[in-house]
Amino acid sequence: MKVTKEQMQANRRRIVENAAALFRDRGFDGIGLADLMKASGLTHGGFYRHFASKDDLMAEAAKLAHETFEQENGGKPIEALLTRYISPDHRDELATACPTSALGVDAMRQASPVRTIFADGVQSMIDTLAGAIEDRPGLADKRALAIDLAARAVGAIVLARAASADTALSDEILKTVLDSALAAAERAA
Amino acid sequence: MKVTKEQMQANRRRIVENAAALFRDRGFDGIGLADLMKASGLTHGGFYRHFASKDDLMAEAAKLAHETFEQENGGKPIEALLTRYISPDHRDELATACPTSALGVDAMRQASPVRTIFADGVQSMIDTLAGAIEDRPGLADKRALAIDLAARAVGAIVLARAASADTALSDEILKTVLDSALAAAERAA
DNA sequence: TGTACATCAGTGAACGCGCGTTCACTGATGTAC
DNA sequence: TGTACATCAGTGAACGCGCGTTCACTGATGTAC
Repeated sequence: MKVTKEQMQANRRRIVENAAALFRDRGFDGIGLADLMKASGLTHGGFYRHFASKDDLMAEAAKLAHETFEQENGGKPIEALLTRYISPDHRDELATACPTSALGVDAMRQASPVRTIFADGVQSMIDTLAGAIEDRPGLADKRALAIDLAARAVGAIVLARAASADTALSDEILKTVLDSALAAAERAA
Repeated sequence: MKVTKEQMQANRRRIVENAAALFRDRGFDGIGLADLMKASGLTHGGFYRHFASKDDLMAEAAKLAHETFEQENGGKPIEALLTRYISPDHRDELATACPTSALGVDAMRQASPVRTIFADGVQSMIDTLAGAIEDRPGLADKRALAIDLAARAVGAIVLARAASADTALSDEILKTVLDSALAAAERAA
């Protein structure tokens, strides 16, 4: 049965939002279209009224994930950004996590549209960090520092997730890298 | 037809080796048992003479991947380790890459045996880095430095892979993080 | 050492299942008059 | 504004396909005598 244009756009939006969460949580291959549509309160048959293919949705969901994650974190000072990113909560909550850390390597294995969106996402992440670092004499290359802090943050989260079966080790990694990243940001700011 | 014990063990070994490469290259869900057995010169039916399940092989392949990667890199000085790890070659050659960087986040989504092996792998990686850092007065916490360098290395590779659609950005990330990681290692050593 | 036979690694067909995708159909929406 | 009708978002059955897994079978291996 047909629904209003507004309802249809709301449905579409809901599908993309759920996909953005579920792809991060379970991986691109870890969630099927039928389950995804069910999570959105619809049946799987209507999927192709909205998207050309699963790949198409993957690209759109990846874009939304990057945008929302950036929005939620933009404008904050560098200390707040690092403290939030390099945390047990961020390690454990894959559905709302930074898409680069949750799906970044998997993105390399995907088709071109998805890969392009992730490349843009990385660029934005670096820009956001660079923008959060205060100017100061003695700070030669703000972008280089932003890239270095991004690498520490992403590396800490990926290592902590890979080590998640050993809680003590996983927590130690987050604590250690957060300390050194904050110190590096302080030193520069 | 039955084969000799030696042949059988050689076949089993070949399956695990191919799995260690193919899982890293395509992800745990990206390669099926039939293709894996074909790559090993066998048919899929014989798989269960060697392994209890795909999960079982995933655990064994992950273990071998961690061991061989560690062996290939152990004993080298810290500068060599970082230079090799944070490189375009390592970014591009997933089949022989560090399993933590290629499958670390995916490991968190797997069953307990696989997760335990990855936690051990992370611990070994940190030990290897710590062992490669020379003692020096003024270096308070060698393990903390090892963890920090591990995070930079893994983060650089994951960011570079996520950004691989933008070659210039991807290369910039590797170059920038390698410089700062080498400087940090120098400062301490 | 030679022979008879049990073992079992590997084969290939078959299993049920879930996947992405297609399609005939439904019925509320939204438009033409 | 009210009516007739074309549109099309959503439904649910069905498609072929590849997945992990099972199984009857084969025939070389390796053992018992």
